Amino acid sequence: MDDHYMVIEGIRSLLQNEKSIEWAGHAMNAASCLAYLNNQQPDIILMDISMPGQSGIDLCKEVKEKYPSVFIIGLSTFNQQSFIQKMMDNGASGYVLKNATQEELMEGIETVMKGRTYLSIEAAQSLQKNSNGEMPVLTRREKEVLELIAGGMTNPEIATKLFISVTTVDTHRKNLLAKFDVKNTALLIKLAVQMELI
Amino acid sequence: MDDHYMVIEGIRSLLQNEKSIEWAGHAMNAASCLAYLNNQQPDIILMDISMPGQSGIDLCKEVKEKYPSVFIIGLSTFNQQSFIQKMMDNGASGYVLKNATQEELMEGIETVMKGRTYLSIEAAQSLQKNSNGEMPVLTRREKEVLELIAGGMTNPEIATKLFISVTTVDTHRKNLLAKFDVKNTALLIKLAVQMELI
DNA sequence: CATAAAATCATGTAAAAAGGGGATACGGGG
DNA sequence: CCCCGTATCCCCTTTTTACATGATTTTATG
Repeated sequence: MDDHYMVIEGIRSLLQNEKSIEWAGHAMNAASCLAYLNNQQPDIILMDISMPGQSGIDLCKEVKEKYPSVFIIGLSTFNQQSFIQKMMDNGASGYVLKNATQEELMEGIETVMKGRTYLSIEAAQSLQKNSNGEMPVLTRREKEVLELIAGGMTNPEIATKLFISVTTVDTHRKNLLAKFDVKNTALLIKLAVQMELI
Repeated sequence: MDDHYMVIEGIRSLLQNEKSIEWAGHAMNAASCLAYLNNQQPDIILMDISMPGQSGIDLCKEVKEKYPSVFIIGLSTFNQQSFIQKMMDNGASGYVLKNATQEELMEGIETVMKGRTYLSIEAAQSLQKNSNGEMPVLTRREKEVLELIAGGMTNPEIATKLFISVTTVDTHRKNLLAKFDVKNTALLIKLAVQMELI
């Protein structure tokens, strides 16, 4: 499933020559995907990670809870380390880039069908080597503060909102700068948005 | 042309049933696209706006300069008003979203072949209505300053870099905040990254 | 060439963020 | 039980941003 018709059509086209694969259908949003699964369950779902409304990450969790036997392979445009991790945490069995070749896609499907995990990260790494890709591990509170900063709030405003002292907010903020290894808010927010943490 | 194989395959699949259309080939980067055009020119190129390395916007300009008779239709995932505008400025004849249906795509191609302009913005607007979508028009200097801010530089550093006074940088910065209608750097950078201006 | 837009520079104040120290409390895991 | 990570709090200083107000020069465009 994917929210872009061209991508769905592309995958269908890539798989139509494979006799071992039967195309069950497609969905362009979470609701229709769940409605479909209510009637029948395929062996594998190729699921775009980023979609409008409910993300593939949430949907992955929901599908695996209701239908544990369905394997899910995440699809994404970039090598989004954070999202891949979340996707796997939520029960996905694999991950394929959208610029994968037919061979890679088939390899991923076959690997996952055997019950193993497939990650097309090697290909991704060569593409994505520009940004260091190191994603800091944030605590619950740090994420909250980060989101409020990105929302344009100042430290005093954040302190009021979270019912904590301004100095505490300041400390969290300092820790965020340290974890991201940046020296000001501009870089912090840029990285956070690019890593899709916000 | 597109940097994602699945998208290329999707478009090819959508068009293969159309007898009026002959699939000339595909390219996954600017260099191979130009190399191809060196030998033969198709009537129309479907060109992804955002690609690694040379963007579709730059490539569009280059192609139209060398081969003015080739029509170009921009392809993009989101309704990126700014990019669409630049693409049209650089000589593109149309614009289609990647989640277009076969009918929309064909309509776009046929319209452009007749020498007219096709913009699938109506569909885009309904999708993109969540974010206000108002993208400010920035001057050359403002863009420079914005990018340096996003690069983590302070006003004195930017001033040195651009050989201008700190107060001038400050003025540009104020104008940026005003144009984006935000009150601090965090929001400014968030919006700029999300609008893919950075 | 005239007008508007853009780019430049300035002065001053107030607020916010960054950088450097410390310190206390609490909870879970070894 | 003690350690470690997390969260909380405080002080101080310097730098950077934000806001207000005004002005001159350059550049683009009709």
